[in-house]
Amino acid sequence: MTDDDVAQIGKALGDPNRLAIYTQIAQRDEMFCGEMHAKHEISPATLSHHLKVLTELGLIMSRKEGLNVYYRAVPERLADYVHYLSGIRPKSHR
Amino acid sequence: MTDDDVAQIGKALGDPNRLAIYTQIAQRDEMFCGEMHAKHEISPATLSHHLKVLTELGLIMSRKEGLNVYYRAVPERLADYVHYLSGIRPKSHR
DNA sequence: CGCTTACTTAGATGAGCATCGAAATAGTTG
DNA sequence: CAACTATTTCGATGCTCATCTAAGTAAGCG
Repeated sequence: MTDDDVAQIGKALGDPNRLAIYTQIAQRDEMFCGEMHAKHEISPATLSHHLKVLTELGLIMSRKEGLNVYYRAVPERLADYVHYLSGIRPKSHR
Repeated sequence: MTDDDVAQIGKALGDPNRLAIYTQIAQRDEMFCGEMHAKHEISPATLSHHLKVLTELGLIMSRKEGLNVYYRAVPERLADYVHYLSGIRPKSHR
């Protein structure tokens, strides 16, 4: 994971709505747009946009089934981010 | 640490320059603006702005001595952020 | 095939913010 | 105090991006 990935993920999780969306997905096995839309006061377009950002950064994955698109978190990706940040510390403390 | 804090810290570390600045500070015991300015191609004004943001979020602290302002990281704050993110996971996996 | 549902894409708008140059503040030194 | 240095604040600018409405795509259904 590069510095750039880290910055991009930080920015992605730096939007309150996107953080809430990610959290919601991560706390369940799977979730589809309709469910999320019910819980956030944002338009379907905006929701779709946030999901796209999270997907492109590898934080979530999607699967289409019928009319619904199901999303699930990719916890390893968040773990990598967390791991990178945890590694930022004085050399004397390593 | 609230959701809001998390989002704000994410956003703060979501800027590549600010992440680099934070990393540089965190990897040393102390650092003053002049040193940082030498390593980043940004104006003193911009550097000062980033340092202010990081300070207001509790990620770094400063101490003035003579003409220089010395900065150091507050690792606990980053640890709290990391801890919050680590706690986002399916309930079945807790 | 038309109709409905679920989501995405396109295009536009407005707010936020990274950035800078220039002026201001504050500390140091002669 | 005057001149210099280090940093901050001010004001302006331009870019990024969250958001929306409206139009587009795609899947199920009668």
